[in-house]
Amino acid sequence: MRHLADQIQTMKDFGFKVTHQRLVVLDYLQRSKEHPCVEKIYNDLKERYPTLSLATIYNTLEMLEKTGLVKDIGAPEERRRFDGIMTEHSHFFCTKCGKIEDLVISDKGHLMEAARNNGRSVDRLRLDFFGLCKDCQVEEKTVQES
Amino acid sequence: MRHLADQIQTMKDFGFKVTHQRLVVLDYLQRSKEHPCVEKIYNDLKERYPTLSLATIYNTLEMLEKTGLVKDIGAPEERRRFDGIMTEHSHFFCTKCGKIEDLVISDKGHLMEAARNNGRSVDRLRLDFFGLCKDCQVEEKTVQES
DNA sequence: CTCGTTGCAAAGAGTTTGCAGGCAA
DNA sequence: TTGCCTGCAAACTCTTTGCAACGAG
Repeated sequence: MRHLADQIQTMKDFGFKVTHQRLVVLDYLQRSKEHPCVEKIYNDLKERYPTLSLATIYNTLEMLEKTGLVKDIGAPEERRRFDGIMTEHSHFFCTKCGKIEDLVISDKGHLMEAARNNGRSVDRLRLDFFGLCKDCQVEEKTVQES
Repeated sequence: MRHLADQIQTMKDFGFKVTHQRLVVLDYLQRSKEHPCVEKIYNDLKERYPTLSLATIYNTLEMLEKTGLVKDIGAPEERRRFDGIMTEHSHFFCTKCGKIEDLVISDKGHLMEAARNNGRSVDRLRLDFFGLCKDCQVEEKTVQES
């Protein structure tokens, strides 16, 4: 666990101002163990800080994500997408051009197994990769060299 | 690849009617390799089937998902959720009670490695598990026994 | 003092719903 | 023929934006 001073410094390093609201949201998320949604964060904090606005929660979350102090889990980077190919495969998302490529990863058994303890049953696994696809990777290198 | 007759039978087995629109959307998704979003499906099909409505695309996708003929990828089951704990971990989503549990999975290196070919660079991986948590698992068993 | 940030309300994007007419079984 | 399904438009939910006032640096 990092200290408050570090977190404040991180915000400053990114050029963000350190406001009361931002510290409140950050503190809330670091104490919470239930991976709250925006509405929950808003409602819970609203009790103690009645003037806090929903837009500020959104702004703050975006800022906290950019500084790496908070993570957005399970949410898509974009809108819903559909796949009509039902053979088992994972997906690779190019973070630059947005392309989605299919990827066959074998040997997922041990992952399932690792999750299957504490009385849990696991029947599905989502394995997504993010990075640069071949084309964007090449482009990136070209830009660096020039 | 399954045959059309099988797919039609699947729809019937689930008690759904086999309509022209449903077959058109299914065929489109099975031919597409780009994991299209709803809007893309709609726009592409609209050219050939001008009376097709957006609501029908949504209805059809929901129905196709239920029958397992099509998959919704990368999209969350629900709204965005946030995590203020930044130590490396994966998530387990209970499909019954909605709870999200943290899960530490070691040895993800070989997964990254497996994706890193064809000139791709991979800098992030999302590994989510879905199933029943301990509590819901116990409850399930109790119901079966009674 | 300055400019990034807040709070509020209104707008936007994506998705869902209500309903009358249409069509698969 | 029957009831599920379609198309259309309106409603809804979640998120973003515009703007005047505020406050951190």
